[in-house]
Amino acid sequence: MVPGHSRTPEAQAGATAEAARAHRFSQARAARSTATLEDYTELIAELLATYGEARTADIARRLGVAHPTASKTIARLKREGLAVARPYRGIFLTEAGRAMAERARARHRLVVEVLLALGVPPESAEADAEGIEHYVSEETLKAFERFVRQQKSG
Amino acid sequence: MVPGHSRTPEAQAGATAEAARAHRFSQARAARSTATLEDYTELIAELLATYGEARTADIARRLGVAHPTASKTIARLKREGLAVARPYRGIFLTEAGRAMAERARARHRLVVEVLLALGVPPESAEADAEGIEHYVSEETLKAFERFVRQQKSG
DNA sequence: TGCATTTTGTAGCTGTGGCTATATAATTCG
DNA sequence: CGAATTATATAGCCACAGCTACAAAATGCA
Ligand SMILES: [Mn+2]
Ligand SMILES: [Mn+2]
Ligand SMILES: [Mn+2]
Ligand SMILES: [Mn+2]
Repeated sequence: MVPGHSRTPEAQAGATAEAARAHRFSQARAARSTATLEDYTELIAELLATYGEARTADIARRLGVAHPTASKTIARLKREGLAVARPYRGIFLTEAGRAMAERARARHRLVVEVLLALGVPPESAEADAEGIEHYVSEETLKAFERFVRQQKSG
Repeated sequence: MVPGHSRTPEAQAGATAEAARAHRFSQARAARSTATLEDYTELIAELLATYGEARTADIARRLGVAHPTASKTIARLKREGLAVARPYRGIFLTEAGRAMAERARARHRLVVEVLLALGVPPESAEADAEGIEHYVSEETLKAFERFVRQQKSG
């Protein structure tokens, strides 16, 4: 059998490392569960800033999903206190929604910048950032900022 | 209203950019849908290499999920031709499963390396890599390889 | 060998996030 | 103003991924 229930010192250490890894998987699952919300708030904020309104149909088209899919996710945004809807006037963000959008936007931009600085082709940088951004912790974000800043000065 | 159906040249360009972004979101969704399979094959390969066997219960414990959850995902692995089970003898990978595991492992290691090279604290690097790895394209992988190689030489 | 333990499987629930088809409501324009 | 268009909502389907509770089967040791 595989370690996990014995009591030797080595097995103890193994169990600790194992729990640490399980915790990393849990964290990644938690991040995955908010990824959609981040993409929506980020996009809605952008539409509001650019056009003054964010309609469900536009959101759906830009995300490349059918409008009932967007509609259902927007229902989740409302339920979680991130957005409100004014019927036939579009979607608006709450304070919490704007905060999430702002963090998402900053993260997204920085991830693209770092990828570009690492020599990733622009198309790939844009594409990969769309997924990567949701898994970047505060510490990693800080390191990215330092790297980009230093890159520019050097 | 927001652009999307008019016919002016600017609207045309806008529609193209919009479709490109929708495509990026689609790609990220596709990557998300294989993330779980990559984690499982990677872990199973590691357990097989280390202990000679990969039992459902061990997989579940290491991922931090309940065993029925692991059981169901392993059923998906089998259905998709990535793994086979020998009852009460554990899970084994097919050729396709080993290929996926190998790519996942290489990607995972390289993402951690790059994060460390960028000055991300080890704990965060390990944690964030668990999510980031699934969204790194071939082109980005190549850029990461060049960066790490150059980093070591310089 | 037989029984306790371990391992696996299954049933049934939830939430998320996709889809199509259909219905309804609001807006806009002739 | 009324009709066509556009926008939104809803119903009902699917797959994935999580959970608990319970059942059954295999293993392995006393
Ligand atoms: Mn984004
Ligand atoms: Mn994204
Ligand atoms: Mn991994
Ligand atoms: Mn992972």
